Amino acid sequence: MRLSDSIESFIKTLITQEEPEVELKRNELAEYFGCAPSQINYVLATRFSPDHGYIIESRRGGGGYIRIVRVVQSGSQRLMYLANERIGEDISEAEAVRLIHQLLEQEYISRQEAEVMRAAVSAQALSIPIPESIKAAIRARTLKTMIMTVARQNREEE
Amino acid sequence: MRLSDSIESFIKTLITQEEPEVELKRNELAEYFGCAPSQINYVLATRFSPDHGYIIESRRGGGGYIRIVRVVQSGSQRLMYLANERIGEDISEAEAVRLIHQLLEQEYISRQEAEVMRAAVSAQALSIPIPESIKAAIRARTLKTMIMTVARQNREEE
DNA sequence: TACTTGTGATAGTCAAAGATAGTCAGACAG
DNA sequence: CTGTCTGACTATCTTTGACTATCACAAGTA
Repeated sequence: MRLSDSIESFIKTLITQEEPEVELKRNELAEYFGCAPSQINYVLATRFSPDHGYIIESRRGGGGYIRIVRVVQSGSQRLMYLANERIGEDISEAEAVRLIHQLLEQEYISRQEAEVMRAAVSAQALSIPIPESIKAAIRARTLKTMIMTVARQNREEE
Repeated sequence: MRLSDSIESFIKTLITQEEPEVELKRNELAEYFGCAPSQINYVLATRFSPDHGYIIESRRGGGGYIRIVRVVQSGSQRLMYLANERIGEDISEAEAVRLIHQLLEQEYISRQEAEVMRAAVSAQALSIPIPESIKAAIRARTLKTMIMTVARQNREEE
């Protein structure tokens, strides 16, 4: 398993329902995993960003720390916001997958919906010989349209 | 025997009834068969496509992998059949919508899934200036891939 | 006391290196 | 011709290390 994944898991075991935040020492954690301290920053940047539903606070100097807080949000409003903010005129498959994963983790969409969306933006779905730039544009519109559809459904239920 | 065939067989021996998916290292496999890594992609593209009943997931970078998932099985068989029979190299939006509607009525897919699929093949999702022939091809592949994914889900639940 | 400065302890940034996988055009074999 | 196969080039993800920024506290100074 990847180092980054191990660190991610480790941190997530520390964040529970009752205690949605942890405070860490960057150097200690790096020491524990036998890696460069900056590796911790990489993990935070790629797996605990605001888009992932986390907020990071930190302090340097003596007694410094890194605090990771899980934030909860809800509502189809947020869904539309994400769709418009995170998806521009085009989007790569990787980015799309990340976004879908986040929507799932934050329970804005169901696993089923996530799987279908993922399929729709997959390389397999677009495995025809056209420029990547066009594929990216199609992906963006398809994803937006799908997310908007789900948002609308949710709104009607709320 | 052709190299591609050997690789195909090899992978298929790794996929069993109990374990319908494998995770491979592209480079290792290429090394094992003494061929170019890109050969693996060729085999995947020509023998493990959605049409063949497989879904491919992969990841680059350190700790990267290629996962091959077999989808065909009992109850989802019918779904697969429909996907391959009713969807050719291309499909119109109207035809796609009809098919989705049928899948919903016959309870192969849920209302949620139907909505997302409809969104994915909608004119809005494909509202970029490319020939209708290409859109129809994209629609076909997207729809097939989505249906395959649902079939896989169903299988896992069975 | 109040302010300034120095020092050690942290955390942050960024670019480069390493590790994989993907794409595509063209050579090749049957 | 059609389907295989390869290699060069590209894209993506991870890991590290050198350099930078910030902070707490102690010591020095007026």
